[in-house]
Amino acid sequence: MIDNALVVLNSLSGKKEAFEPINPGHVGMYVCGPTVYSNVHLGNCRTFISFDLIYRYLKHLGYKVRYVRNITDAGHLENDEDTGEDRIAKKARIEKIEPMEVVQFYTVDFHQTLEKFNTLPPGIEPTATGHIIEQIELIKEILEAGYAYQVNGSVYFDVLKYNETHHYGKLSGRKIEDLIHNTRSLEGQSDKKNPQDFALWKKAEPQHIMRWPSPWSDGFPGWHLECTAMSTKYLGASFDIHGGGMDLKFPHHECEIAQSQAIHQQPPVKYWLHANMLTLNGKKMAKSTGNNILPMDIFTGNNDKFKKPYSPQVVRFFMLQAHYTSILDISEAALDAAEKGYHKMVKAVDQLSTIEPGEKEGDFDTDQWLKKCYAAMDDDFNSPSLIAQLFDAVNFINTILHKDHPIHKTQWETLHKMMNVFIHDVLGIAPEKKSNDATESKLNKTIELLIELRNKARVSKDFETSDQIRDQLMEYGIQLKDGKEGTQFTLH
RNA sequence: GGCAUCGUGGCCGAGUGGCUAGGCAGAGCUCUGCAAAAGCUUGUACAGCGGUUCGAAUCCGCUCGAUGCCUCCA
Repeated sequence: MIDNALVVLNSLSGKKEAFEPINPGHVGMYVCGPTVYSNVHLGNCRTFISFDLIYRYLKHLGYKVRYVRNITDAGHLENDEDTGEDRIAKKARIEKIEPMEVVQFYTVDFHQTLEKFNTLPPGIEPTATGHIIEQIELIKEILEAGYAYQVNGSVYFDVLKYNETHHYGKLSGRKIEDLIHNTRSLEGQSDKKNPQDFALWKKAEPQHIMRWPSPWSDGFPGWHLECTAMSTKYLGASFDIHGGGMDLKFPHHECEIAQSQAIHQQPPVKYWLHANMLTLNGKKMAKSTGNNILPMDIFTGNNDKFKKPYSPQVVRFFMLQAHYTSILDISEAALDAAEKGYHKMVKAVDQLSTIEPGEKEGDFDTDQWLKKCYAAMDDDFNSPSLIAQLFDAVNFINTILHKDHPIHKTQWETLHKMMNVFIHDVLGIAPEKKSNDATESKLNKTIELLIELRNKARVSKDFETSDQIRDQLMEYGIQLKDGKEGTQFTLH
């Protein structure tokens, strides 16, 4: 039994609730993954980074976490009309390639991007196409339970019927009357009894490539169904955490609840967690308006939004400086601020390793600090608050370094261990690359030689030469820093 | 139009019924040949208007604004 005071904001209740997993010591967590029909976009990455933080912290607390994140490679339509085209099939048609090529290409892109962000891979990453049989079985069960109907080879979920005994809309705070009142009557929805109903199985048009046999027709499963099928298969009819972006609350997650309730007669999820949106320069990111940026283009600097590149670690740190439930706006000024803060923190941790602790107590309550760090994370994974605590420790480290203040051995050990744990294990900030290959070693020796020459020039007050060396190196991205113990340098 | 989330100092962002994070930028100082870097010092802000309260930025109501969903979206 893990003893902690973790509370999480449950979207279902709108309140912070004490986190008590269904099976003590174990956590089942499902997060809606990407539809692999285009490059993963930055907002999407924020969601996955948020749940990576949650995954990491739960593991750090000692929970055995089964983390399932799906890949949607079929069934996600352009829209809900009968004419709506499968996103992946559409891309394949435009690019004149096989749907599986689209899926493969963007799945690889997705993995590469998330790896750059140093997110841990989920324990299980199932695909929709790999679970067609499970989805067909679920449809049969929903039909048997009387919550679905078949029309022209397609099967739809009967939302109104479901709403007679359950509340459809409980997660997103909607009432069925409002939904009926607000739903536009769209062309080509003749198969559905009501516009609110959603597809469990769709009969494929003759030209539709992605199709599977079923008792109702050659067709494909509805988008909402895959998550129910895969979460049920790997986590059970009822599990602890279901995550996703805020925009999936309705209708996607609402439909998941309905499907699962219809079959299992119990709520599928104990805690619904939703990550909030990321905006770019104050506006929604959308390809159509050009207010959009690909993660890889931020890393390379090859974009028209920011003047310089930012490393994945800086972007990750930037995102973690905001709470995952808040809307976050990404901009050049915000990234610059995050980058400076990031370097300050990383540097302090590096320097901590070089400090010789003694027997004298430093002016820093390490135990109290540690408590505050945990209190921050226990409060719904409050990473910005944790980071604020880490900066308190950074200031303490800097005081030791620059003011010759003492630090006790015990203090040092706690600080050294826990700074690394929080930064690397919990926040998932990758350790700085310690490359010691031959080229780097040669470069270092060359710079050291230049430093030596410059210092000789300085001693003989030849400041023209010394400044030339310093300024020229700066232009190459090598910064010299004069200190008490000689000149140090950093590469940019 | 309906629903949801939110509106914090120059910027980014936590928090929260009384003790008022943190980062960046700015200013001053220390260090330095000059810089840079680093350190120290310095900021009572919570959209507006009402109400509840001994006390609210924090609770309630209204207004305005933003973002999201309602039609594909993390």
